[in-house]
Formats: sequence, C-alpha cells, structure tokens
Amino acid sequence: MRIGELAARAGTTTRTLRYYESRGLLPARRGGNGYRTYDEDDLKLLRQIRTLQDFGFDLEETRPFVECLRAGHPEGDSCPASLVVYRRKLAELDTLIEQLTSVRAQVAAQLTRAEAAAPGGPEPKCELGGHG
Amino acid sequence: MRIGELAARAGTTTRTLRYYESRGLLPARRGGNGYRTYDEDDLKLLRQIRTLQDFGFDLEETRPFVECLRAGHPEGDSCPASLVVYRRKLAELDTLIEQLTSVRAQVAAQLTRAEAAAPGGPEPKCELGGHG
DNA sequence: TCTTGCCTTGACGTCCGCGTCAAGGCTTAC
DNA sequence: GTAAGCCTTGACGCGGACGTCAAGGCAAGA
Repeated sequence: MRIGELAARAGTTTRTLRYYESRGLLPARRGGNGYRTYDEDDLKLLRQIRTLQDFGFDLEETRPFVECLRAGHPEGDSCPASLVVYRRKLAELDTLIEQLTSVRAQVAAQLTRAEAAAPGGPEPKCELGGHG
Repeated sequence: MRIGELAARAGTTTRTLRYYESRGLLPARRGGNGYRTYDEDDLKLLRQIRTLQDFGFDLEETRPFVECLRAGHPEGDSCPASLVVYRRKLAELDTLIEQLTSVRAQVAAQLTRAEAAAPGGPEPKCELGGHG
C-alpha cells in the first residue's frame, strides 16, 4: 500500500506520515519507483501512534509503544518501557488536572466577587421577584 | 520609571514589556531621549496582565481587564466585558478538565490492563507474601 | 499523446509569548 | 576620555506537529 492509502485508512494525512518518517518513528520501504510502501503492520503501528497522540502524548512518548509492537509483542504496551511512559503520563495528568482545578476555583471566586460588586446586575438569581 | 525598573518591579523582563507594547496592550510614553516612561498606574495594569497570564489567559483575553482599569475602574474585572471573559474561561476550563479526567481514566485503565497481562510483574501489590 | 492523479523532495508558514543576539545611542561615574 | 550600564530598534530562534506551496517524476486510462 502507498502513502495516500495508508493515510486515508488511518484517518490522517500524507504529510503526517512523512513527518513521522523524518522523526524515525515510522520508516517506509521503497518501491522501484521511489514510492513509499507500507503493509498492514505499519497500519497497526500508525494507529497506535494516533491513539496515543489523541490522548495528548508527545510524539517521542509514543516511540516505546511503536518499538514494542515492532519487536513482535501483541500490544504496544506489552513492554516495560511503555508502562513507564503510562505512569509518567498519569502523574503529569494528575498534576495538570490539579493545577487547572485550582485555577478554575480562583477564577470562579473572582467572578463571584466581581458580580457581587457590580451595581444592578443584569441577571438576578433567585430573589427580587424574578420569574423563573 | 523606565522599562527596566518596571520590569523588575513586576517580576518580568523588558522584552516582555516591549512585546506587550507591540500588541498595543501596554503603550508607553516617551522621554526626550526616546526612552519609555511608565508610572504607577502602568505597574497596576502590568500586574493585572501577569496575574491573568499566570491563570493561563491568552494575552488578548487580558485586554478587557486592562481597558477596564484604564477607564478608571477600581478593578480590572469591574466591567461586563471582563466578566464575559471570566465566564468563557470557566467554560473552557470545565471542558478541558473534563477531557483530561477522561483521558486520565483511560490511561489508568490501559496501565492496569497491561500490568495484569505482564508475566511475573516486578511489584506484587499485597499478596504473595510481600513484606509490607 | 495527453490528461489526471498519484507520488517525490525541499522549504517556508503557522501559532504564542517571549529569549537572545546584534549594532548602536544616551547617561553617569570615575 | 572612557568604561559601565542603561536604553533603542530589528530580526532571527524556539518548541510541536504538522499545513501548504513549488517544481517535477511516474503510472494509467482515453
């Protein structure tokens, strides 16, 4: 299969595949005319990359998963190096979610304070005879 | 006050101030020698910008707050346009936190599954006669 | 043969908030 | 006079994952 077909089957673009190849992540064989040639295994690797990317993994973080599959393991996360990435990602996510939650609380507090300070607010909440 | 002093007092850099000026966010008067000149009000504007930036607001999103202060209001969020930004940011944060939480759960599930599938895991959890 | 549609490499553009360097001017202290 | 330390503008760099355009080659159908 050529690059266009692989891209289409993985729901991505040829540019993306060439980029992955330039990063050494998804090298391609070449046909006699210089065209890149891929097989079903490459599709599987690509799908692994895309899944992790959708999760917010950096491209480099997908490398252990790809190498794991290429080494013949049934899943990309069948190798210790992949589990390390999983755990690190979990820690990063926990930190990030915590920070965002903190910021959210502070922004909400600021909004509440600012609304309370506003004279004659446009949206009375429950009193003042509001209808619904 | 010149640019270096303002930057120092706000805990930022001269490059940052020039960047804000280039964006029209924090224009400066000029002295006879061409040097930028700032006053205490500018410091207040700058601190408002920095606070919001620390919260993850885009520079453009800080503009209503700055204009509000410049219009003479006591706080940057004393104006409706600022409250609109607050509310939009809250919605964005909620969406983002929700997405990240979802991803976190999926990654955790993958990790659990992969660990369970691993033969002779390195860290037995509670059984198998582990010490503590 | 010509057109269409795929493929190739190379290289610059995007977004954002600056960092960093270059070349030079002003001011002050010694 | 001159060195230090501030200031000026201009312009390129960075990180990440590509988008997009240019110029050209290869393959297949009418």
